[in-house]
Amino acid sequence: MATKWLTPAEMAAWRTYIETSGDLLRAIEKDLAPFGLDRGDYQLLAMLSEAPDQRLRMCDLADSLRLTRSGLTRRMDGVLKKKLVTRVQSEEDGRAAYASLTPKGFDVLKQVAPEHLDSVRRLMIDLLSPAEIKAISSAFSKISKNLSEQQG
Amino acid sequence: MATKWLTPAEMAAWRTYIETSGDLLRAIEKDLAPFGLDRGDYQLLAMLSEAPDQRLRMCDLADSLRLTRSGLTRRMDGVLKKKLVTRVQSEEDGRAAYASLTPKGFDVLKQVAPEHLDSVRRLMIDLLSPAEIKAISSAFSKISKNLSEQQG
DNA sequence: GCGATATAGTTGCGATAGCAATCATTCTGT
DNA sequence: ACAGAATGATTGCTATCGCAACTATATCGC
Repeated sequence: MATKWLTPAEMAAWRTYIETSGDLLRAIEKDLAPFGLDRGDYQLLAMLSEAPDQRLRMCDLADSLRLTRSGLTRRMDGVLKKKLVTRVQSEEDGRAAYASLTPKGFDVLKQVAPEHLDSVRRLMIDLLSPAEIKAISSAFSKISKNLSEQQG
Repeated sequence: MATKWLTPAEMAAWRTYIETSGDLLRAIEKDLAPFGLDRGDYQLLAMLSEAPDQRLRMCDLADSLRLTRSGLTRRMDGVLKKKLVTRVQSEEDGRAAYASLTPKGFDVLKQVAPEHLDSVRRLMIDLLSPAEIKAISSAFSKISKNLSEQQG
């Protein structure tokens, strides 16, 4: 099978996307650093804050954060030490544990979230036209859908 | 200052983008694994293959790959061990060293590149309309331009 | 009921990569 | 020409995270 190369327009899209994404994430992470959080911590707190009772089973949380179980165990170490989250043994299932947002964790998130959103605005969203935002939305939805169909 | 929240459309774009990007990179990396390369190795080889004489000074290569100097030193260990790249001391500058693509490195890249491009096509490019591709191109160009203006 | 299997979570180990410190070489100002 | 600053690269240390192995609990088949 002959290789089907990318057209210049496709190549340009791919390269800018892939190179810029890393830079963008690093910049956003840098804005979080003064609060003593990294992106992983922030996402963990954000995920818990949106969950019923602000708590989630470890395994569900791991899946949402795209971490392995062991990755989450380690990440929990950090936010546990900072008292932003507590670990609660499940009553119904002796194997399971919950990660539960503490009041302090909620306060920190309330303080950090506006700054984080501002980063996202300043570094990405406010630079784009509504059409570009819509295109990114639909493009990545398609990509996501395709990925989940592929590998379950 | 009141927090300016994201509109639902903006939030959707941000979330799909950020979540899907990680998944996409992991999927692409997975396709590279059978060749014994990870994305960092591939990008290193690709960068060298496009350089004059297929070699680059370590510091320039580090910048292109968005690695720190130390990060590149460590990454070089891997590709050096696989004999895909050699290390050449600079004659003009006693401090500097070049990373130079070996014939074997070039062969490996020639073999892997079509597969990699196919991954990119299959997992991203071929799923998108020309308009979406153009929008991604222009959007991330703007983001990139903004980032380089911000922090030099 | 009980053995086999599945699921939840943790731990040891290895790989990646950043920061700060270090060393060598080159450049700059006077 | 030479002291001091800048630049190129490496190393020690640390943090994150995945994989495989392990423990403990729960569920399923019979």
